[in-house]
Amino acid sequence: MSDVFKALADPTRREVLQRLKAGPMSAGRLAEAFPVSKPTMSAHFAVLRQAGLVTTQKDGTSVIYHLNVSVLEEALLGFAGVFGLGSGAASPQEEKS
Amino acid sequence: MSDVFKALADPTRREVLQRLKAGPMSAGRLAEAFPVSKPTMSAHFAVLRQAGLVTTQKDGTSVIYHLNVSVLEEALLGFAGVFGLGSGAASPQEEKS
DNA sequence: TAGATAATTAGCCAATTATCTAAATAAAGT
DNA sequence: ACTTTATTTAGATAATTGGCTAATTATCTA
Repeated sequence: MSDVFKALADPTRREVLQRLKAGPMSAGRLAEAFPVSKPTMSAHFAVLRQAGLVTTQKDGTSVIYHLNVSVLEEALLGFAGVFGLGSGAASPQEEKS
Repeated sequence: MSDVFKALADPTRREVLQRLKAGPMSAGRLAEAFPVSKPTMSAHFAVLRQAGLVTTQKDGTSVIYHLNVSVLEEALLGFAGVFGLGSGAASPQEEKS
């Protein structure tokens, strides 16, 4: 889970996830949207993949990236739940006094 | 907001927040719970303060740290909302096709 | 098979981060 | 005015990160 938060710490990577929300996209098209070199983007993708936030699928010479929402959900809402945030009934115990 | 995610990227800092959930605590008592030096913890506190995740209050020679839940909430649920996670009706537009 | 296209890996560098010890600051108590 | 206690700042260092260019790998097409 620490990998997920580490991945989310970078603004470029957070924006990659947001763009993937619209649907799967190739590394190249995704990279075009950012003002950094492709190898740099490739490194960001690797971090996201390592964290499980994205999955890949090959299509010819392209690599298609897919958002893995469930990992994002588990990390964000899971952690929020520890603090009683989110859906209200996040963690089993609430106001014990 | 990037500051918040940067702050959350470190496991020690996430645990500090979790401990503060139980209530305000002095830097010293908080630091005791972790296997690193006090100056190191002080640096972590500074990151959390910078991000707005904690606030401080002096009490004699001690500095009391308080959790600022609203900043945590805004960051976690705000970002989760972008992906349609959380309360379900997070962002105004949903399934447009 | 040669050439073009797409993506990653290799190798490098600068900046940041996490950590430490030692020193400085701040507030109380004696 | 000292001394103790609590915390932060200074200064150093090793590891990590984010960025680049150049080279490599993989796949397709002519």
